[in-house]
Amino acid sequence: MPELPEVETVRRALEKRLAGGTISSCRVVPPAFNAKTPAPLLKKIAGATVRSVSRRGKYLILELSGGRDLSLHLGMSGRIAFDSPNPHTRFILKTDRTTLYFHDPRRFGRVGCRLPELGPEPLNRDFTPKRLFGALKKSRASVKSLLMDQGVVAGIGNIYATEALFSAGIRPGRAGKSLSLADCVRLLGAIKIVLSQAVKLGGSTLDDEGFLDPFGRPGKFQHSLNIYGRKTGRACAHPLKTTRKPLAGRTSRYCPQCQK
DNA sequence: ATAGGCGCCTGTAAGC
DNA sequence: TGCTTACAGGCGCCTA
Repeated sequence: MPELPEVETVRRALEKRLAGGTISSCRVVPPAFNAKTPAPLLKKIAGATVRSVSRRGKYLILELSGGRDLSLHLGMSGRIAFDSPNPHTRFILKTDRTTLYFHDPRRFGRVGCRLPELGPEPLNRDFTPKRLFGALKKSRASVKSLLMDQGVVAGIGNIYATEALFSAGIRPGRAGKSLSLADCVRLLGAIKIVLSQAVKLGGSTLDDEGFLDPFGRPGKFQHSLNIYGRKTGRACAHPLKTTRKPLAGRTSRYCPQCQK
């Protein structure tokens, strides 16, 4: 569930709280994550200082002294907090100034993983309509599954792909290669607006999945969602449809009147 | 080569 | 009301 805006919100909090701190210890809490965490790595980083916290797509990266990095991925239910351990705590990292808890009920998160090949950062200037056009025209897959493909563009998941496609007036099931350059101009503009606005508002906190930042604060972008999780459009008031054939493994909401 | 599907996991919601 | 089932979802891996 956490996508680029939520992960960026977490990054900013971590930067404030961790940068400059020295790691005194870190450990995974069995049964930890579904994917194995490399134990040798965790031993090596004790004593290192956190220089800064960066983000790449949906990955958080603690940049440490000595040139080592520690990556974190929240999966879909992961949450970073400075509170206290609970039955879902999978990872604990202590510094000389604070303790970080990684809670993850579904255990889809990971720590210390290698980053896969990722596409461009959607909010960077080098992600241009032409580049998006070039990526989409190579594939017969649906435009929505391509937007959620982290190798095409990094950080977009179901919520923001759904919203961006609505804003651009493009149906999620359309083949990527069917989009014109003009479509890509609109789509890229929509992606940048939706993501940057969501970052500004601290991400989206859905009723059920309840994203909270590390200080326990919910996001505010859910009030701006036009179609995700809704039966009628917020802006257009049209009845929405859900594709029964899942795209990239999930059902897809769209407005049959506004999206062509 | 690539696109689609499955499995991982568990809390919540819907259904009987 | 209490139980069962479906669903949500990122990502790695598998297969046609």
